[in-house]
Amino acid sequence: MGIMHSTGSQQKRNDRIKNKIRDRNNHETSDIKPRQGQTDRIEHLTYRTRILGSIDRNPYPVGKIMAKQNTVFKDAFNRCLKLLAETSALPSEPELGATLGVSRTTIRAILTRMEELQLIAWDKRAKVVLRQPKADDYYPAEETDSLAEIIERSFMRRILAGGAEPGMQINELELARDIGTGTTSVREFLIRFSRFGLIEKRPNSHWILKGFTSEFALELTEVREMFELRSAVSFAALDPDHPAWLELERIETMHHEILADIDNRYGEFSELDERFHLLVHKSSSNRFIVDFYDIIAIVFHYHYQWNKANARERNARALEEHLAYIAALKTRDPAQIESACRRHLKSARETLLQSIQ
Amino acid sequence: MGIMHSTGSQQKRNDRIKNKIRDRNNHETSDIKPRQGQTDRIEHLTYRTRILGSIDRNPYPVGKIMAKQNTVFKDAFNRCLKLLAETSALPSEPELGATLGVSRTTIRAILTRMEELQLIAWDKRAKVVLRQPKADDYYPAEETDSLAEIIERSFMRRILAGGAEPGMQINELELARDIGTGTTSVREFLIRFSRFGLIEKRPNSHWILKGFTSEFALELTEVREMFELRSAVSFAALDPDHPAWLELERIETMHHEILADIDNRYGEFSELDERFHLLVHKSSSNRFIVDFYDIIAIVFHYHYQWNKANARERNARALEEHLAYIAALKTRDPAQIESACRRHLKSARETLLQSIQ
DNA sequence: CTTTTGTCTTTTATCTACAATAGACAGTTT
DNA sequence: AAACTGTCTATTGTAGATAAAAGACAAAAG
Repeated sequence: MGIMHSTGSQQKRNDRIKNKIRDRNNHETSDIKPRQGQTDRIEHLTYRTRILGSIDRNPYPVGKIMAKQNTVFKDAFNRCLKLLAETSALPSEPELGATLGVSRTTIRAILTRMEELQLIAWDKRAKVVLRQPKADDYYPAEETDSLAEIIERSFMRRILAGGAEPGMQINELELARDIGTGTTSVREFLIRFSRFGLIEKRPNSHWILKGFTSEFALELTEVREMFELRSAVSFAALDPDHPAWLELERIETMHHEILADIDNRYGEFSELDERFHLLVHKSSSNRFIVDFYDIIAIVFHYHYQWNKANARERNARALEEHLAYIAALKTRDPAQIESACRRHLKSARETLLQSIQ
Repeated sequence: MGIMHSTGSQQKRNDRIKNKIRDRNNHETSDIKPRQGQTDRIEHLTYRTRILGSIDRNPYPVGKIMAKQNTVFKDAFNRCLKLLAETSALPSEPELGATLGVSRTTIRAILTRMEELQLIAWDKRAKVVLRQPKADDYYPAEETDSLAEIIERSFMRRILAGGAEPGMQINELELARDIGTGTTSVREFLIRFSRFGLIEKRPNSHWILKGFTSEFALELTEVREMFELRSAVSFAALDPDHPAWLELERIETMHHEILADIDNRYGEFSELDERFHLLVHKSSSNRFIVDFYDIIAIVFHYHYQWNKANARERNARALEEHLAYIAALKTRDPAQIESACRRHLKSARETLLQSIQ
């Protein structure tokens, strides 16, 4: 390898790679969308029709299967546009990669695309901004979500919002068709999701939906209470200059801000709630306790999203309880902490249970 | 469908399907094994060699890819041989299916194979045993393990027995090659396994081995102790004619039996240990607590398997502690239960920690 | 000599294909 | 009429292929 490196013009090679990347980014808009439609149509046909061969398969586009969505590229591109709006020249490729959290390969694809859109002039180290990004330059938000996120949302809507009865069977193939993806991704999602205790696998057969029932909520909150009480107590034992205390300050401030304008800002509670409880759980320094918080977070996340009745009152009350809880943490007195924590968890449990009936 | 059902001889059709099934079961012995060897050889070559096309790909067997192992069939066949040894005629297909826990399709494949081996004479309802099964008739034990089991064992050996350093990267492709499977199965295994907290995924990149360290053991046992103490207390509250009390009796008896012949039977402790603690955890009626026991079970299972130093003494001591714990459960007195449970969990934790250094 | 860029290779994420297995339905037997 | 068998279809489990993304290394630039 590397034998040919010193022949030919550097600039030409540079252009060659840019063309390669450009090609890659182009076909995805024109080629994939119609193909997906085709797949759907064929996939929905029954076994019989396919066996009898009554379909002309010729129009099916040959080659070019979509192996991986380039959502990482699109999302990083959008975020890079924001960076671009703030400077007159972009930094080096490794630095951009570190900032956006992607590899240089992706950064170069982004730069190539930006050059193509006449957003920048790119020649080696020089990446001069030519114009400000327009709304048009951004990729649509739905294209930047990873497949896993799409599947998760779609699935959670079905089981939390839709009338999904406990005991129902889940069919990988059907779910994949509905969402418009391959079975592999759905399957991997279900495996990952199974640790949340809402579904269960029958080997060589279907999955069973256990349902978002009140038993589920009770079991979940029982463990949550054990874990959070323990975490809260260990929070008090944290070193006074542990960063968690600072984060607690910030969270407390935000509570006051939201409460001061509760009528308009009560919707921000959900995110703050997660941030606060995660902070507490993390102080346990126990991976199983921290990981378990994922389950709580996902349940409450979707629960808040599809259960907006009395949201303002509920959230206002929870904010007040949080403030008492935070004050207790600051005293570092185990008895006070336990009492404030218990009070809040009790009302959180009741809220969750009420919404289930 | 079903249009042609009333034409032709029933017996002929019967034979046709049997031939079909027979074919299916045959090629797997002659065809697949050599193919796997081929795959391995080609897969191990470097990218460069493959690109340069210096390999003659022609000898690669065309068609016949192995989509699914027929381990369910083989395992059920072996178990069915044992049934066969005890009667002069086999029951109906649905009944066999229920007994062996497989579908009728598999049962019919088994019956076809048994007919082929002249083990039975099969005509519709009549399934007369012709001879007793020989050792030769059984499928080898390694062929009856599901792929998931093979991957799990192989992986656990690497990280518990082999010198696997924390922070090491795990490569799906390499692991798949080593084990001799496709990447899909390895990937699914890693996803399932990740809930055990020993590995962690970097999206779009590798997995990281967090290692079987003493931190891991401490975090694991911390949660275990919380869960088991709570479960033990709820055990005492179980209704007196709950089946768990009976199972507890049986477990206690087995403890005495093993202790009476400890020098020869100390190896049986591992399985009994799991059975006992699972029984206790189950009385919590909390899916998260019961599911968590999977983690404990797998860790202790492999730990016992690869750490045989002082096994006799360790197990004898644990058996005694169990007996005290069981006696405490029988008193139904929370204070006594808590004390006996704590004592045992403390020594279990110490044993685990000692083995890690 | 340190950082950056150009180029190339490896690995992951995801799709499709297909054998194994489950399961449904109609006809047959008891 | 209840259970069983024959036949067919649907679904799962796994391999293989491929685009996206990561990452390695040498040459180039500061």
